[in-house]
Amino acid sequence: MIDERQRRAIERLQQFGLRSTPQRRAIWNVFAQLGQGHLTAEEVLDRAQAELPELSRATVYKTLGEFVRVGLLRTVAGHGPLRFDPNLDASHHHFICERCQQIVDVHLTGIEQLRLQQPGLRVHRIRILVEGRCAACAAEPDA
Amino acid sequence: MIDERQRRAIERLQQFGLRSTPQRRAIWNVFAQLGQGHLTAEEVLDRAQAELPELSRATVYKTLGEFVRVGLLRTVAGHGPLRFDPNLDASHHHFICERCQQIVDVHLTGIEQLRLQQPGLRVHRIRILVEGRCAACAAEPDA
DNA sequence: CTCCGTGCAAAGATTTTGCAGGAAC
DNA sequence: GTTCCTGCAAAATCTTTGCACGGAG
Repeated sequence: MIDERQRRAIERLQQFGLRSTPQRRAIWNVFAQLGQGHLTAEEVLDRAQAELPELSRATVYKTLGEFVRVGLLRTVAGHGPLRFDPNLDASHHHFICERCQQIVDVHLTGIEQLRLQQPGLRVHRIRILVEGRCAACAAEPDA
Repeated sequence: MIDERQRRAIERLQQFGLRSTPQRRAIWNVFAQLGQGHLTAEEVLDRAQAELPELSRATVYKTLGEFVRVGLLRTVAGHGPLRFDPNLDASHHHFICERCQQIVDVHLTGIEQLRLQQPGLRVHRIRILVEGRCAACAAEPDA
């Protein structure tokens, strides 16, 4: 069970050309058991230390940077610290609730019809951030 | 000429319900003479100090926050520090060159056709960040 | 006159870096 | 054995805050 999890972590890291270390496995396992989510470096540190208490903050930052570089994670910039997203589905985007600040993955149709009105720009990726109120907060009265 | 500029700054601040102070006028004037652009707080400080050398960093941060709150500026989050955009055109979005990091305003058609596939979310705004290579950097060999 | 904005300095939050020892392959 | 990773501590970067004074309305 646990061994199975570690085996999968090792495999995943190697798929992306990374050496397998206890630190990297612990960090990867945080995301593997998370499913959908968007964690800050600090949150990753907290959770990964459950598996590996001596893990350091510097290693978390360096490792998250590596994971992004090789394509194992993507970043989500909003307010506050950078967040990391294990969902690699190229067609997903993000919704952020302006009241509770929660971020959720969303899918949008119609993206293929988007056309840039400026010539000369080579497009590699489109990031869409939808802002509004989540279901729970939409029911609330205030600002 | 200069008086005319200050008169316009005062008018603009009052339109948005803000008291007119030398600091706020100097900061507004930075954006007024900028046209299109996306400045960091530090860049705003540097430029505004040309008009008002004793302007402090804390005031710049507080004032930019106020300007955003009342709708005189919008923010652009990317890599690095937050940037501030005086372009209030609701239909404009941003292109960032992944090589030189320059941000330019862009227009996109087809945004009205975008549809969220999740129910229960109340949408207030959509921010689109297009990533790629600008014309100059597209000609370069690569990273 | 009252309230709000400003400046200073300090603190807080987030992220990066240099380097020595140790682990991965 | 070679290369790369890790941890520590320090620093760099970016932003916020508390408070006393002074200016705006």
